Amino acid sequence: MTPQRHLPTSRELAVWRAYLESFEAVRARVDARLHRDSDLSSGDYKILLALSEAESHELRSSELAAHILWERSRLSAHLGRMEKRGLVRRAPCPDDARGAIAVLTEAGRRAFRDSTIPHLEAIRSLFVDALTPDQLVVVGDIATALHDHLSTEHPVRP
Amino acid sequence: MTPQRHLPTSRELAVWRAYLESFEAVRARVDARLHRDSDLSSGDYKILLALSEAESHELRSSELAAHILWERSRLSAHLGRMEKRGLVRRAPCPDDARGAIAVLTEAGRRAFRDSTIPHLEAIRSLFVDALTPDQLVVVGDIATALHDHLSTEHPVRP
DNA sequence: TCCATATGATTGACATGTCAACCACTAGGG
DNA sequence: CCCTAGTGGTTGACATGTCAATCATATGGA
Repeated sequence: MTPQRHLPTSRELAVWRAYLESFEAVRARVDARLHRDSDLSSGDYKILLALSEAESHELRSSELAAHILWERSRLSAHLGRMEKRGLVRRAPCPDDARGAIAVLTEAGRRAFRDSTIPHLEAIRSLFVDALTPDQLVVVGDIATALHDHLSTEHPVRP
Repeated sequence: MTPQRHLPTSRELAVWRAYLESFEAVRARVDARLHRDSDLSSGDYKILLALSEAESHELRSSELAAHILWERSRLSAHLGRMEKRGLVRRAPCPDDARGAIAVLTEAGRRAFRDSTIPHLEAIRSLFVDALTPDQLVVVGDIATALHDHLSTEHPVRP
């Protein structure tokens, strides 16, 4: 709470850099496997997952964006690309003429279904298998601590 | 070592997702502050840091790429943008007529110098302060474990 | 009803990332 | 010396990300 500002020690900085690098590396490897095995990006997968879990395999654009924590413009562009590839289609929203509904196509359902097992195996083999069960629990705690810290502290100043 | 394949449990998967999300959130926040405070992206910072630490504030392109673990094409494009903004300039390499040397300009030195303290403060306030000292040590261990696992296991198959 | 304002979604301009193709030059064997 | 293979770097095509502006519609008072 003191306004006294101090800088991270070189030890703390080294941890930050190791954290950055290891995370980037793991994520890149998981994404590369998903792309190679299923020709899907992590964004594609995230959207297919959300739609697959949704009622009737469809979601209002803004709800989908909120669910996966994406900006609407980002989602709009991504849905455009996925629509071109036949994974989703967009339908007008009956309740609200402004709205759009993203609907999973049959090809989208199939792509998601076929990608799931290899993707989960990649997560296990590249992430879960790298850590002891204890470490895995701690990672969960740390993720929670980081998340809570961001939520309660240090908002982005306008 | 058994070829028996299994999928992550829902607990393990939840840790993976929490890890992904918290990491993305912290990184986005740190990057946003760097951009707001110093008008630099994390890529700009990485390059400025590497050049600042180098002999004569300059590096052969390929050495720079190797140092920061970037593909050459990625570095080439990024240097092009930074050159346009006056942060670096490119000089021909005397030893090897194919080569290019990236040199920090005076503006680049100044931009890096002015950005460092606020950036380190952001890392402290958004990352270091979120964790207990014990947790910070564990993050380091986990980063090491992930890195080693990737290096020794599961190469990307061709 | 009518209008001011808010909301849902798309678009455009640009930064950033990957990948493959390309070009210029180097290097090493004949 | 010459030719071929490799290396260093750039480029082009495209996917992905941010942000601000725009457009149509909705909504809640005057």
